[in-house]
Amino acid sequence: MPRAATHSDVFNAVAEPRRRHILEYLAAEERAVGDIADELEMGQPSVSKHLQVLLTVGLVTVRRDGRRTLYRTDANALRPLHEWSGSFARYWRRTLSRIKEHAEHRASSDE
Amino acid sequence: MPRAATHSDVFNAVAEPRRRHILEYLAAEERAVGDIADELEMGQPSVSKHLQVLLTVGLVTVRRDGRRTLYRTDANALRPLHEWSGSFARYWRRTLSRIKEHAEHRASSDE
DNA sequence: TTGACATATTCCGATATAGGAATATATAGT
DNA sequence: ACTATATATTCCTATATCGGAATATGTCAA
Repeated sequence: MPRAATHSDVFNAVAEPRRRHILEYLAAEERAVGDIADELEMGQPSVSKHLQVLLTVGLVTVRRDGRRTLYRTDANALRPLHEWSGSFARYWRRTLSRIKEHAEHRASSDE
Repeated sequence: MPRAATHSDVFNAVAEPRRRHILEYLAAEERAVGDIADELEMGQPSVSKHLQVLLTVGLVTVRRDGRRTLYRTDANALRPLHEWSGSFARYWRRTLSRIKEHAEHRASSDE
């Protein structure tokens, strides 16, 4: 049995880094396919295919404007993801988070 | 080019439903492999393999106790996921369940 | 209609996958 | 040393994938 399809649910859809980038880019305002390809430096067919995946799971919406097709992130579809991960919040430890905070500020290594 | 490996990062690791179930089961307390297999009704080899994936990305920790091997969720590893999805919060619309929003704000506390 | 532009789809190939069975490894008790 | 228990690993196979090239579809404008 292979992996679940990328378009089977939100979890699988956002597993791909490029698709997350697309979602970030389309979060604030709608954009045409070509703009996404240019900005994120991806091939147009690749962008189109990623958009179909995101569309299938409801992470983006489409609108046609002449010959351009405008996509936009539907952030609400990310809420299940946020809620699922948030259900573990009660098990988060301050100690580790503090280490992480420091690590973010500095790119140093120690051991 | 195939999909990114399941053990390449947290996003890919949690894309599999079974692995999410395991994480939920191991969140509160450590459990032996056999217990996980029994409780979640999965084959033992399957569980072991899923645990290796989770271990690789830091989502679980291991401890040996005699002939048993105890695993436990390291919830901190889920924070990047939570933070990424949370970065879209400003685009959420108040159309759906407002109830869960409140529930989540209450969830985070430390001892 | 023809041509230019914008996007979607098809075809291709290499690769990681999930589960089950069989097997290997490790630990404990006698 | 032998046996039972617990877990990890190997072998197997069908399948979805991602990207790029080529192509199809769709839309506007003259």
